[in-house]
Amino acid sequence: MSVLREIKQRKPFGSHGEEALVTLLRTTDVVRRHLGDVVEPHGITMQQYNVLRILRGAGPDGLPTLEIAARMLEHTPGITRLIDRLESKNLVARQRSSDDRRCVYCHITAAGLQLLVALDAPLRGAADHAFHVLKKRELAQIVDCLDRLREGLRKK
Amino acid sequence: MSVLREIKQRKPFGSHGEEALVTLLRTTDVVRRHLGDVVEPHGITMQQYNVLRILRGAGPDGLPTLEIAARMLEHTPGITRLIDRLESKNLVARQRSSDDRRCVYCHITAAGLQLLVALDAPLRGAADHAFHVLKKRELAQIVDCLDRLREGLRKK
DNA sequence: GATCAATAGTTGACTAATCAACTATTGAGC
DNA sequence: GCTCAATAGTTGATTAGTCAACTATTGATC
Repeated sequence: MSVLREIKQRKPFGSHGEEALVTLLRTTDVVRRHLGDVVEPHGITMQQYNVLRILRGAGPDGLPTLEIAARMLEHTPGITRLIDRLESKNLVARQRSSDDRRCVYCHITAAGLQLLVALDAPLRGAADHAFHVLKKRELAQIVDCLDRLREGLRKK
Repeated sequence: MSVLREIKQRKPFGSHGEEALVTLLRTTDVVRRHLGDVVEPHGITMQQYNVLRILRGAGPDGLPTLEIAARMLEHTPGITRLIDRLESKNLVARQRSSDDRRCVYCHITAAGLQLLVALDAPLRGAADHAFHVLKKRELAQIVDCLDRLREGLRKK
């Protein structure tokens, strides 16, 4: 079903760019919610999940707060309070660096790692389920196109 | 530049589905912000802009509140207050239907139409700018793949 | 025409996002 | 070693998103 019909619009799109834009926004919203349905029953949001994934990848030393913000899939100005919430759930711990006292290093706790382990399979399952309708070649094409799209917006 | 490098991750993705997912989320975030930069200086959010577009398409009679919600590109449970904000800016007006007194019809005001006119060209320009890196055939492929992706998630 | 499930929308309570202004610390240049 | 711009992060104020509980109205059924 086309987006045009989904949103009950009569007029066709003004340009191919507009059509692609609308389709991209609508589809990503659907996919985000699909993923959220997997993660949120475990008591964390997608953004919080993203932080935990970053910290697992960073290892036991963890990362400074703003380095986490820089690696987030979706840009997040409220990183401090996002990590506050993870800390209050004991999924993340923080400590100010003695080396450079401006930096606060955040690292994932055992409970955080455990939560991630529980989510690994369902999450990958949901991702693969969402994309299983596409052939491997189509997936590669989409990834390539989206990479170029970001690249085009990066400069400027 | 690949998402992998952008988010400074070392390990490759666990599956092609995961890679596509991460790329889709990251790219759409970049595109949404790019579009937001066009719309928000005019004093409205992307969601509010979406409501105005829907109401312009609906014509002078307008639409019931929940019908607007159903047509939103991104699912929005807070439709009442979203329209409250548009009403307080005099971009939208509401009146309860005398036909079915449960329904509240919302329609766009002259000021709302004027705002949309001012945004039409910049918005389409931003959309076309974002997607100009892709050939027409690639655009069509992406739209097709994304349509199928939503279709796959719709049932179930 | 009385009952009651269904529909349309609003409200309250809470969580999260956004932006600007702020504090603390560092490092470079004099 | 003093000054000052730059960096790292936090806080306050406001706006927006989310979910459940609520009111009002309708239409179907008895």
